[in-house]
Amino acid sequence: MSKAFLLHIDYAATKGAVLRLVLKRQDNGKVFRLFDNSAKPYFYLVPNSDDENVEAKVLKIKTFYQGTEAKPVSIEKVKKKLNGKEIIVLKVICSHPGHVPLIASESKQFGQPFEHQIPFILRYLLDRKLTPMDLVEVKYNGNLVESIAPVNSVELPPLRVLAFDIETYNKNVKSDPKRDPCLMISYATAKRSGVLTYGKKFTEKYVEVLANEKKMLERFCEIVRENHADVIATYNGDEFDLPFLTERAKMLKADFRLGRDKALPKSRKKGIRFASSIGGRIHFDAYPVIAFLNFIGAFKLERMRLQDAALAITGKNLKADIEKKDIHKMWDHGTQKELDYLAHYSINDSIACLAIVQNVLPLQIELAKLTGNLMFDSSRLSAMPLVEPFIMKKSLARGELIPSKPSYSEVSGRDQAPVEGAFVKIPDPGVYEKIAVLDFKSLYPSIIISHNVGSDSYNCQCCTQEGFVSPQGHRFCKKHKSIIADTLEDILDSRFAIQKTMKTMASKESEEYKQLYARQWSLKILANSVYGLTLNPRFRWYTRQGGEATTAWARQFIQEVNKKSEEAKFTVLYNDTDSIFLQYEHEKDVLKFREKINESLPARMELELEDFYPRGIFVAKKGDSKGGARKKYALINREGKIKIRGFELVRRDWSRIARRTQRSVLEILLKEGKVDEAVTLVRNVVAELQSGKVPLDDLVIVTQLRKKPSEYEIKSPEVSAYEKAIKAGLQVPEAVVSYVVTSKGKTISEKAYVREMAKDYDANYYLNHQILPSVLKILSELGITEDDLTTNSKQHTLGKW
DNA sequence: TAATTCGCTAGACCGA
DNA sequence: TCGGTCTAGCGAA
Repeated sequence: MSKAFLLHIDYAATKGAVLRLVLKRQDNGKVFRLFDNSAKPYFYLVPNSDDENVEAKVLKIKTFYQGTEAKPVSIEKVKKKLNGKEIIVLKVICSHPGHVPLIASESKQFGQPFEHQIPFILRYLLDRKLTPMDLVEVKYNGNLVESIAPVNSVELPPLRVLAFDIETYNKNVKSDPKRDPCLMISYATAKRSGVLTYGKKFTEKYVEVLANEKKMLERFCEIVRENHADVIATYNGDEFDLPFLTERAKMLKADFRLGRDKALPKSRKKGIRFASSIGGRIHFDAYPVIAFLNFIGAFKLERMRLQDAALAITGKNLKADIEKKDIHKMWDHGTQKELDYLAHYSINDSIACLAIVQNVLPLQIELAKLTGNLMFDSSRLSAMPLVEPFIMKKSLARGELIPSKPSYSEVSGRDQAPVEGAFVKIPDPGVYEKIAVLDFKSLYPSIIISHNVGSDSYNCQCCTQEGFVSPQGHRFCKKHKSIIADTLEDILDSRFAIQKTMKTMASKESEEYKQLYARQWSLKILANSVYGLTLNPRFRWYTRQGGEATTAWARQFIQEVNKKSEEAKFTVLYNDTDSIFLQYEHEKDVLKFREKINESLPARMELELEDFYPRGIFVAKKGDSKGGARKKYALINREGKIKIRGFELVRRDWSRIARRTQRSVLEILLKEGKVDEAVTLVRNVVAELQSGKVPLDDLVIVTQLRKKPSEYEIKSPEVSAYEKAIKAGLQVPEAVVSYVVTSKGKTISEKAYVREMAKDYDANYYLNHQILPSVLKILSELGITEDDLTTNSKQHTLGKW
């Protein structure tokens, strides 16, 4: 009997229903592996009511799985709930996980199968109430599990992380393991870091020079073993580093046992990407995690390269200036200094990767624990598969059958037309003082909870008279909590509890605080994804009416608050979805108003005060001097902190000089209110631009190509710049193009060249298309015209204010 | 690629 | 050369 963290589970399909568990002892941190053959794969069958002899008939089902016979082993009768009613269902037990979907499909003639598409590992975790990354109490004999039970602890497993990165020979456009060797492998752990290479001399001590590439690969495995790595961290190792090394190892016949078993790393398609796994260790690819966090707005990256991510997350700039495409030149005939620099560059990448992973690992562990996914999956999954196990746990606890995945025809039959979205009140452009911003806390989740929205509560039989009725007339049950509402309530409850604890903590730097922060973040991610899923036709708990009702209630609540604000003599400046911008006289009036509103709201809903802002700017929509732009404003709070939304300066597809100038203008106006100072600043920028002395790096425009370059109907500047670069034989990555508008050519597309090819810039373009439009948007609210900025005319004062 | 929808904007394209 | 229309990318919620 011992207590251990459950790090990972996998199973070899060839061996049938035998699971392999990777565990880490709580007392001494030793990792060991056990097998569990006690779990039997199964599914449920709700028999057709008119058929009396279903059991016998089902037992006679025979089908084939990979050429061998597959039939049910036995049948048990169990009680389950379906649509709120308790019924007797058949639990059809099979001998191999692969048989389950086949036998379930055959059984359709006798009834309706349930829970036949649940992956075996998930089935095992759900039935034994086990949580990956959590503590378990396990009893075993030899390497066979006798019993295993959850302990449910807040303790996180202390994982030993080893990050690595490789450099490959790349004379051709892209390295191909069939042709190009791996030149270097660098690695980093909390205690040591180094570089492995071969056949060349290096000055630095951290470089270990092996006899050849094969020896380098084998030495790398040794290092992984010596460090007892639980987690192997990479940046895009899923699709590059691991498949590359594995292929090289096969070709060189190297002993490349990177894992804790004898198998080579495996690569298989997971959704749209490849995922590479290493036996007995967790391969943690930071790239999809960073991409996900960037997507949900945890931070904002212009580019998603390793060094950009490291800078954003750790604040440390580990950038080594090296052109990736020059690596083969440095290797073939670089000077000693260049070779040393290559090693330095490589080790930097491993160190950066380690730093990133150490930073995001707590969040990923928490996410895995919370949702019940293995961390290997939780770090790679999109919202739906991430959330599903979490709701399944709830279903199981309630004794309900889990709805099946919708079939292809069900999916295509579901309404995909857009649901009417949020309410937006357009602001009148201008500068305002004394703005209070209020917003609904977790608006959509709280509406779902307080109105019991859900697929299983919609149009119930029990409360035809007294259900929750949405503005458009959709009715939801008042007696039985929907599974979605139930789940969301759990999520919000634990999030608020964590936030409460965090407020009592003194140090925001402590490990404990960081862990709590990660937990509440993962809860937020989950809560926010549920509303979107209810409208996803592939979701098991899809409810079109639920989605429609949720946004309709949201619109109703916010307009109600607007009405009450006007009654209380506030001016409503702007609304978007869940926020209300009020103009006030006294702060205490706003606080009192908020309290009154909260008294009138359903228990779960709450209006929060975001902040008071002494001054703020809304700008006009282009070509419409009266209507203000949505999602575009700037505010300054009492501490002088500026909050900016939607302006060009937050967009990466604008040049740095335009963004910087716009930011300065906003800052001067919001902080000091001095229009003439802002005008002077712009004039200086204009003069500098016209002198031709602005560094090209400040003029770069970054745009992503979301399609293959050949698939574009319109040749935009970025596509044009990309094509010219390719024609010139330059190696530029397809995904993100950085270009400068030069003086060469007529149209903007013709003038656009990638940064590496640009020799000068078109001052007129940057003046008329970047600087002036971005600052005039703001300054024209204050009576400034284009002429004021480009010629020396009269000074402006703040008279208007 | 990610959840989903909407709005904003730039620049190309196209016909007069 | 113009103005309208269309394609496309980005950000906010």
